[in-house]
Amino acid sequence: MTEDTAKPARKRQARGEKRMAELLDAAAAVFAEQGFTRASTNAIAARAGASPGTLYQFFTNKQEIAEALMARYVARLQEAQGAASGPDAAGLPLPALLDRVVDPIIAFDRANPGFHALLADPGVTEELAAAKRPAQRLMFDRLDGLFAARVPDLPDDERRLAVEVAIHMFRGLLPMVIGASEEALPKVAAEVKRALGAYLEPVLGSG
Amino acid sequence: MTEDTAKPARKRQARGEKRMAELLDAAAAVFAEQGFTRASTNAIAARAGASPGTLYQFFTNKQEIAEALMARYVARLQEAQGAASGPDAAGLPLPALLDRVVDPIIAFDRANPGFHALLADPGVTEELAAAKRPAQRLMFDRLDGLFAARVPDLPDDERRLAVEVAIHMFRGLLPMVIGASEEALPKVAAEVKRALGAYLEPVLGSG
DNA sequence: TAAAAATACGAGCGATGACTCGTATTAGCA
DNA sequence: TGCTAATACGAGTCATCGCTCGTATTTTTA
Repeated sequence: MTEDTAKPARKRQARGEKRMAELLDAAAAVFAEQGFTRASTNAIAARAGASPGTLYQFFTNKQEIAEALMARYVARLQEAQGAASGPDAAGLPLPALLDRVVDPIIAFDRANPGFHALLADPGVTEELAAAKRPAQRLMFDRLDGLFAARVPDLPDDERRLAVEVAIHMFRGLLPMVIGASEEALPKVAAEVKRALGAYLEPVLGSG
Repeated sequence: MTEDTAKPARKRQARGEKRMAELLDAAAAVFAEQGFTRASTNAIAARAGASPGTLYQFFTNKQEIAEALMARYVARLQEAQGAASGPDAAGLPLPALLDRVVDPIIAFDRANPGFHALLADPGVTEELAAAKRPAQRLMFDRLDGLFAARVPDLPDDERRLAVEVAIHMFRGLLPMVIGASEEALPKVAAEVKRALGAYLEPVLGSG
């Protein structure tokens, strides 16, 4: 089971892997600037210093570029989050917990503007929506696990509602976070945490 | 000064006004389904039962359709809000104030799905951004005025930050609100108000 | 009622963009 | 060193879309 769906098992050289990474970097930049729909595949190729033909040697269509980019984001995000999730996380005081969870995500979103651009894009195509799903699942599951460990007696539906609301709150505040200057960031970040904390405290408890 | 920018003062018949309204209705529907960029002007015309030529008799380009639609939304929103803003609003207990402010906007956003679709669209063109601005100003100014009346001693920058955060929180939660079924809505709406209230209480006071 | 103006149509123009294909170059492998 | 496959190119194809324009119909106006 090395291949999931009948692909002719093209052998990729180191050169090819590097090209793919360059193309994804370019795609991230162009998506961030133009959004998925307005971004042209030719522009992505050009930004990577490649020709359209080369781009389509690695990705079968525009959609797949977004999927691959999202997959890379998910992997990186998982890594960034993993570093911040010790086993003690559930027992922390709420403000400390928020620091642990929110700070890495803020850093990640500021370092990867294409991530939010892609997530926020109202691309209605079913496939683009599918590409986003793993990223959304990752964030949801992580928060849900954390909440479940912290307040095991909370009914599932209440916990899930709180998780969803917290995620949507954060996503709504992300433009402020991304747009903030380096100097303004601490104040904005603190306000984001205050908002999340104020909402979550009755659910999670302050301890 | 009945005309702002040298337009040849075309006389509009009642038939024309009606057509424009139909075209805007169609545009709202198509924008809501496809987003601004993917929506085609031919599709808008067709949805309104008109030809492309007819559409362009009333709007000089696609951009202007979005502007006109936004202007109509702003007018309607102002009306919906105006009905809910008595002079006593600033003195209300916070939960009651939230009811007064949030419920009409929720109703409006659910009744006009094109509004949020257009606002949330990451259309990078300067003109589309300009079209959104009045709507954003309307919401900001209204909240800001309310807050200023309620806590006059709060420094301007703190008040503005709270306004901006509250608006972004709400916008982030809007997809949940819009997507909720009729039965699920009260619970979601209550949670939205609880989130806003928890964040705003330290700023505005509970009374 | 006749002229003028507003409304209506829809085929089609020009531009753009996703994607292809014939061909050239480079790297792995026997 | 030859042979195969991966990488690279970019002009070109085809479909879509914003928008126009010649023309026909309906309403207002004089």
